[in-house]
Amino acid sequence: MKHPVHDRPMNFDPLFAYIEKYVTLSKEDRATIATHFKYRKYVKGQFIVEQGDICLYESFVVKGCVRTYYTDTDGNEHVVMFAIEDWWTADLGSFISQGPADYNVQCLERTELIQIEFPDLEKLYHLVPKLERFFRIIIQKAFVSTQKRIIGNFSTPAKERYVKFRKQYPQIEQRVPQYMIASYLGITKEFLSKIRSQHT
Amino acid sequence: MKHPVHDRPMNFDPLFAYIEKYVTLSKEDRATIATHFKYRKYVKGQFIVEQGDICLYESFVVKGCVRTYYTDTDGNEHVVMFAIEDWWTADLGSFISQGPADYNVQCLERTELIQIEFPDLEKLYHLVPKLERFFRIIIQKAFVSTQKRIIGNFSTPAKERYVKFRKQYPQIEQRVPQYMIASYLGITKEFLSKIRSQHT
DNA sequence: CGAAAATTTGACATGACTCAACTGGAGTGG
DNA sequence: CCACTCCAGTTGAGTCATGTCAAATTTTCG
Repeated sequence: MKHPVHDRPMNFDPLFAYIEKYVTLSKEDRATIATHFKYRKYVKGQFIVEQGDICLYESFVVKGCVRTYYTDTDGNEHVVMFAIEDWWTADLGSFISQGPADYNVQCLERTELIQIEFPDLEKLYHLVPKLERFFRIIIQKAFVSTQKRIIGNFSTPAKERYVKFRKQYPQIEQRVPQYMIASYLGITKEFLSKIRSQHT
Repeated sequence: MKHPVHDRPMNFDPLFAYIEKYVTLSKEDRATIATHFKYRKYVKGQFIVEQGDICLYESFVVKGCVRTYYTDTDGNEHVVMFAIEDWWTADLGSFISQGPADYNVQCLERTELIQIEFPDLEKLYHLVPKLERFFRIIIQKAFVSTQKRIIGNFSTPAKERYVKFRKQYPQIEQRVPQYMIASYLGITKEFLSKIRSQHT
């Protein structure tokens, strides 16, 4: 890269701002939180978790783009979710059980994350109990939207799902390759290409 | 019915037992919880929530069987989930936002529930903060399994999904009509019938 | 500039859907 | 106890959405 990118400061403000959308934090709360999370940068293509490993971190995306995907026994990849700025990502099942991960979590761009390890999160829940509330609320929301996705997939043809995706996540659509979007929508890259050619 | 069923006592023990799988409750905690939940019986076919209404309760199933489903603009029903003994059910999106429900929640049998209203739950979180932790944990688990369902639906043909469902939820399979299982699996009742005739 | 990756295109295959007819219980009422 | 209806489930013919495979084209990026 010709023009070196100036590193943004490794501060936790984006995380605090996000949490404070749901619960209020005292100065001490913020200090405690800061000592339990770690700021970390990943290069494009780097994995945060790989299938079969234990998912060590729950990660808040400060900058960048991440995909979570599953490689089936035939070697086909299935994208479970994307995450961009202000989203959380992890293989949550692996993280909470500290067992082998079902998914790969990979950075699609140079990505900066604020991460916490499982034991540290448990300590933090003890020190700042309102974070139980915070995580309950955001996981409830995630659950609701995941449930809606199931229904949408069943009751909606692929073309409409694609149109809806573009409308709902325009930033994601522009940052990730189409074959990953196809995978997220549950269709082949060839079929998505045909859908796109049909109109617009 | 010839032999009248003796009503089971309306006690909260099943709820306490369930909660204590995740957090420990003091005698006072249990008393506080009991004053905020209500025990209620529904007849077969009765609705707990209907699409467009506000979902008033989060419900713990003591006895019975419930389905959550969505009726689309063409009038087709899509089953989102079932709930039997020891499961929770609600239109969670509607409950947490106190906005109009996307789903119908209907009892498929005579069903006994332990229910809480949204304002009472908020009060209860305040009085028994460890319930924040409890609900966080069970919603995390629900989220993880919902996410797995998305992937399973995409990467698995209908026949295998059906076999997996039978293995995973044998009690449910025997209690609900097949057309609802078909809907849950995202296929038509006719196609499920053909799958079933193909083998076994 | 050249190679690898992503996307497009076309021919053909198939899983799953639609619609309509038929079967077989489970009430219900005469 | 029979006749009737209703609902769930089955079966078959024809169709459509989407998949597979293989080749051509375009884009990306070292």
